[in-house]
Amino acid sequence: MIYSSELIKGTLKTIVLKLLSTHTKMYGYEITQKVKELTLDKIQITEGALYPTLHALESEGLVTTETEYIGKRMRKYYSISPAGTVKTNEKVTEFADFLNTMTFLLDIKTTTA
Amino acid sequence: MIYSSELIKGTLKTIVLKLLSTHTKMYGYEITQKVKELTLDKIQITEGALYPTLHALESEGLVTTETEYIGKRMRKYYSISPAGTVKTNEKVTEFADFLNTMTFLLDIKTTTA
DNA sequence: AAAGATACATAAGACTTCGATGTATTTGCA
DNA sequence: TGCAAATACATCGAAGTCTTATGTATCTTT
Repeated sequence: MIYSSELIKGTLKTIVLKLLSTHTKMYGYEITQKVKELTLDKIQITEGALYPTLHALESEGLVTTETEYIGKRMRKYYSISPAGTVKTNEKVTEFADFLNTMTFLLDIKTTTA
Repeated sequence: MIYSSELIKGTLKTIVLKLLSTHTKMYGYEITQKVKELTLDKIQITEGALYPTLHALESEGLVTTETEYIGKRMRKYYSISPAGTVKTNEKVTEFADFLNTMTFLLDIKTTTA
């Protein structure tokens, strides 16, 4: 199952920030693969969505970049900034609260893993 | 706290369908108030978002309508259709799954209420 | 040698929601 | 009694986000 695209809307930034705050540095393609892997293919981040998001995060000062070459192929690494760490916590907290609210609203039975 | 609007994106239809599947019939304004009340003001559905959504649900055959007059003021009631009930279950199930995935991905600590 | 994976990026279009605006009635309170 | 606030519908332009398509180029595997 792949989630309908509306669901993921609004969560992309949060996902990317969270990943970067737990991985010191990652490059774009790596992020798409990591999300795919961690979510068992349920969330597929397209490159058309990811790169604009990364650029936006950079221009907001939430991430920093450094470019590296593997052979002749470019690789652009992204790292979380101090402001990005703060923002990540805010976004994750807000999302957690939202999940609680929705669980109640939709009367979802939570399974204790 | 009111959730940033991106978060609600993609969940509006699900919320409306769920409410209608547990309330026999509701009218637009009532839905906005009910959501506000149930979520302790955290989710505010704007009328500019709700009415187009209700009209869309109707044209998809997921809800049926009946108009009533309270004095001179019109009230348009919406009720879930059989197809709507099926759709509601699908959407709620999908959201529940999404919730689990995101909880894992964002490493959210769940509180057992 | 070719296909598929890796790796970046942009851009037009679709879709959803917001915020503003509009009309009209009813209720509450000062 | 008069006026503000709440009730109740609705539309529309603008904004924001993501999809799909497209483009370039390198590396790996068969």
